[in-house]
Order: sequence, then C-alpha cells, then structure tokens
Amino acid sequence: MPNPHVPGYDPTAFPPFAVTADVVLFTIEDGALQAVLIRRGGEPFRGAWALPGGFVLPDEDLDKAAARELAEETGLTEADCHLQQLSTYGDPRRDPRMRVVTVAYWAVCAELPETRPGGDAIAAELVRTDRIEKGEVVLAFDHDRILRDALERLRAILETTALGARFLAPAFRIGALRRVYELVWSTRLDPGNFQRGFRLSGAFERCPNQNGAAHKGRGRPAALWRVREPANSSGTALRRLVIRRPKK
Amino acid sequence: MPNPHVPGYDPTAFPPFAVTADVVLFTIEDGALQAVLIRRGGEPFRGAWALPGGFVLPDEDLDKAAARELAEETGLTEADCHLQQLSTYGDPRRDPRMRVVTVAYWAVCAELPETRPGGDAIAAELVRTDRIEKGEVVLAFDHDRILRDALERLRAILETTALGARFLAPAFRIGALRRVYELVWSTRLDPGNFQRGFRLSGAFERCPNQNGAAHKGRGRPAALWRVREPANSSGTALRRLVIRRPKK
DNA sequence: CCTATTTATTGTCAGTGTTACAATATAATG
DNA sequence: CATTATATTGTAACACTGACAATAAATAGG
Repeated sequence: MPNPHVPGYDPTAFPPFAVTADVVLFTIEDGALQAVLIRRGGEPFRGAWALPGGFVLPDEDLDKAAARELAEETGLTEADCHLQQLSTYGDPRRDPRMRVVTVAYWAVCAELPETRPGGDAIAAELVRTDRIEKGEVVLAFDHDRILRDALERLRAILETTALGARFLAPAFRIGALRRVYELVWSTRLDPGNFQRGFRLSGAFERCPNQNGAAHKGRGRPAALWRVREPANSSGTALRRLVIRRPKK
Repeated sequence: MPNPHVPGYDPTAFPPFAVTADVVLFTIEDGALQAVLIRRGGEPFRGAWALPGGFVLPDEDLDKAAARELAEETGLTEADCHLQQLSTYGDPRRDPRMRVVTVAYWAVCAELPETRPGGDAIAAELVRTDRIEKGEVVLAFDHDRILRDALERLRAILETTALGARFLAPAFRIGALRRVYELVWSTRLDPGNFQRGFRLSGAFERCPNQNGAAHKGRGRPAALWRVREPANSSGTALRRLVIRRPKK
C-alpha cells in the first residue's frame, strides 16, 4: 500500500497507532461548573478520574466517534449538547501501555440523564472544575491538561458566541444565563449591563408563550428567552455576542 | 494488551490507523499572502498541490513530527517560524488508500530558504492564497478544507496577538507590519490608527540601533521595532494586541 | 539648492461603546 | 400591606474607535 505523501514509504512497517476520542463534557449543577468524568477501574491510574472516551472505529469519522462515546457513557444525543473538537494529544508516553493519539472534544449540556436509553445507569459522575483546577482531583493520563485546555476554550468562546445558553433549557431567563457566565468566568457581571449586551447581540428572542412558567422565587418574574434560529443542525453558527469578560 | 478505557477491548484487532502531520505554512512574497505547497508526483491526485507533511514516527511527539516535516520539506528550523496545531482531520475516506488521520498544523515564517541545510534544493513552492480561495488551484485530499481553516485561524489570531510580526525579520518597520495585516485581511488600515494601536499594545519596543539601516524608498525613514521578550522558546506568549479587523 | 514627493508620525474630534451605579417595576412572601 | 428579591430601565462619566487633517523627515529630480 503506497504512502499518501512520500513514495516508497511503508506505513504498515510501523507498529500501529491507536486513535481515541475523549470528551470533556461541561454542565452546571449545584451552582458550580462541573465536568463529567468516569472513575477508572483498572490499571494504570486505577481509581483516578478519566475523561469519557474510547477508540475510533475503523470506518468512523472522528466527530461521530466522539458523539458515540458521549452517548454511550452519558446517554446524551447529538441534539442534547454542543460538541466540538478541541485539540489532539499525542505524546508518545501519554499512555504507558501503547501509542495512543487522542482527539479531544469538548461539549456543553444542560442536564445529564440518570439512565441511558438502554435503561442501565450512567457510570459518569460530576466533578467540580474548581477542584480540578486547584489540583485536588487526580486525573488519569494527560487528562488534566486536556481538561484545562477545554476550560480555557470554553471561557474564551463564551465571549463571542451564544453558547452559554447550551447550559440551560431551550427556554431560559436572562438572569439564569448571566449566572452561567458568572460561574464559568468566576466573576460578577452587572445585571443591567448584561441585559443590554444580551438584547443588543440580536442572538436571542422572546418565547411566544412568555406568560407560561412563572418561576418559584420571590422577586419579579423574568421573561423567557430562547436562542434565535436554534438547532441549525449542529448549533455552530451562533451569532456573535458582545459580552466582555472583565479584565480583573 | 489492555485497552486504555474499556476493559476487554482489543485495539490490535482493528486495522491500523496511520497518523500524519501536515503543515500549512504561510509567508508573504510579491505583495501577497502565500502558502507553501508541494506538487504531487504520484497517484492519487497526481499533479495536484498538497500540504507538506508525512507520517508521525512511532516514538515522536506530534509537535516534533510537524516541525520535522516542515524542516525536511522547507529547510526551516523551529526558531525560524511559529508552528501551532490547527485541528485534526479523520474522515474515513479522506485518503482513498487507507485510513489516515492527519493532525494539521499552521505556521508562519518570514522567508523561505532556497536550499536545505543538506544543500539540495527545496521542492516546495509558493501558491497565492487568494488563488486557492477562488478555487483556481486544485489541492489533494481534503487539503483545501485544511488550508481554508488555517486561513481563518490566521486571520483571527492576528487580531489578538503580535504574530503578524513573524512574517517579518526580527527588526521591522511599523509600516511593514501594517502591510502584513492589510494583506492577510485584504483590507486597508489607517496608518495613524494602526500606529496608535501598535504602540498602545505594549507588545513591541524600539530597536536600540535605530539609526542603523535606513531604507531605500523615498519618504521619511521609519524607526525599527521588534517584539518584546522575543523567542520565549516557542513564541506562544505574545501579548494581546488591540488592532481590530474592520467590520467590512 | 530647491521643490515635489513619499512615507512616518502626531493630533483632533465627533461618534459610539463601556462601566458603574442609581432608580424603577413587578411579583411573591410573610 | 410592607418586605424582599429579582428584573428592567436610565444615566452620566469615561474610554475607545474611525475618519481625517496636519506636521515631520527624508529622497529624487531639476
């Protein structure tokens, strides 16, 4: 079999590379940004937390592999979450057993199902990202690095897209979205200014049945909003949002 | 050999994946943004342009593989250019012969050497990116898509980092850097406003030997500048620059 | 030597966006 | 009905942007 680039070069002469897809799935629960992790049962790194993921199948696209692994380990379908490639990690010693190149993805979802479509319970658990950033939680392989990179990407992307809304149900209140931003950025945002940026962005629209669900709390009930032109297949083409992350 | 994630799963049962590293190298010549490409000699895509690249070695890091391929095909060392991972492409049918996952990189250099350190001539040639964007040039495999993604990344990154200076010699004039921006963004920038953004960014400093090389042209000679804290190993930590890309 | 020409650099100013903060509105709770 | 909590609107100082004008410094050509 000829080489795709250099003639006379035989790739089968090399020991095979394994290619995996790992997913950093973010969600918000208990007022904190959380990552979905799985506790390792076997060696190496027995008992450590690891990202959900696994081998890319011989005839499977990378994106599909990530979506499949995510579905298998969390029960989430492609419509439930935003899934996007992050980066690829291929240090020769990142897995002590063999050469594994992993294509890392990051994802955002509103709520984690308790059970899979099949019916059996989800093995995945939630771990607060602040605990990981403080180094209180041990992650297997180079998953700590991957998760930090994903966090950085998530924080950056919130600044320019309406992706923060993927942490919430399709119909949400502005205050809830503001709280998403505050949690992800670990900062405080002025409600009035957030409101203005939110409206001027043009990325959202009022829900028609605004009178619908009143909320439980005390104060003035907020209007329900949703993302404009939602579910355009993958949700990639979200409009530019103009909410700035404070300098300090 | 056990599976890194799912026990009882044997990766060697699969046909092997080949992993390659391909590089989109940008440079400026003849007043145009150019990409460095190689003309394919063999099938498939004989005669089409392709990105420089090749197989990752069994015990080689991805970044090192990209740097090695770049050096082999263009004679550039790591210090000569900024090299950064772009994205990974793994459609099962992207190479008709076998399953090849490619980790794509993008790079920026000031000047392409004529000969390799070894002494033999460089096979790589320059192709104007505008011709590729217009579809006048046929690229092999999915390299057209990769190149377009790299272009998008390059344009975005110029907005927030001082990376544009990597298109130039270590000591450069502000006007030359402005011309880089204008070429990459296909736009016109006000010299005065560019000057202000340039200085306020704090990313640059005057060269001590400012009186050094007077330039050839007619008008007032410009001062020479350089990037602050240059060559911090990889050049990743370039300061945030505040030059905005015009809306239209 | 003088003038035209070219590019660099500084200055200006209106328009616009941002930030911090105050004020008002609306409904639930006790 | 007062209290409370949140949503929403208003405002004024301030910073930044964009278009353009003005000045500075050199060279080329007569």
